[in-house]
Amino acid sequence: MMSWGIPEQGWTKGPWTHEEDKLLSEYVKLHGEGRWSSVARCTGLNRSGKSCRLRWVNYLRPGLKKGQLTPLEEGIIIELHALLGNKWSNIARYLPGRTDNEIKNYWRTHFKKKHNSPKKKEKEKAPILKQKPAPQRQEQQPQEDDMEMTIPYADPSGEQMIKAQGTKDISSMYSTLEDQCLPMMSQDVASWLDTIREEDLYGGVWNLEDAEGAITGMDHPTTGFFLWSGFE
DNA sequence: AACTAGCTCAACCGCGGAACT
DNA sequence: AAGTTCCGCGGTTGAGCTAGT
Repeated sequence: MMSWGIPEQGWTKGPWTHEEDKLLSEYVKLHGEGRWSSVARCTGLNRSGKSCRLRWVNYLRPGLKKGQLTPLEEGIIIELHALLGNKWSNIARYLPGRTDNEIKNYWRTHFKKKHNSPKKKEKEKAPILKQKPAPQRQEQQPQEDDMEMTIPYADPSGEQMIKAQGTKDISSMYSTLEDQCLPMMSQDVASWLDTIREEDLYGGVWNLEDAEGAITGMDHPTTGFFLWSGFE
């Protein structure tokens, strides 16, 4: 099989260098997103189109948030996962600045651990808010952990969402049953999160293991939503 | 201080579907 | 209509880091 663009030749793999990042960024600046298979030809980068796209989407794209997920975002992820399942890209659309990869990783590390030892559970009581000592990520935009959430979740009109996402997905946004639930759900999340104090988040309501059980036990996304949103 | 286990996240892989010829 | 190419997605892997012993 081909790997986007040029037949299987020795594509460079592994971590990207600053130089490669620069080349890719310049390419996108000039040509816009898309046409990934042309990147190698146009820039001399010895990377597959796939790899370029991934690098851009997950790392170089402007507007990416590079900090710890906020409790609100976590709540949204949980809700949306209950609704949509492992549709990470769909979930990511409701979290501007977050990538599907990031959300997927986050879910796996924080919510997908099952049958943890009691010892582990102890550790996990506080894991989410525990501020990491900013690991040596290649710095991007300034850390935005404390920035105001600009996601449109509490916006009843949904207009901000449209602005944030552009027009691409709007046409289908509310075309399914689960989508019809989302606006309602979003207000719900915002409002009940307001009422939950942090200690409650990780001690009681936000018992993530229970949450997982609840979620995985759901047969229908819509049903799941109502079950899930039932705690208040 | 050294070793080990666990965690995080960037990147790769394979597949399916859309777009194009 | 059929074949090919391109793109995007979800799943998985592995290197690097951190915390615990």
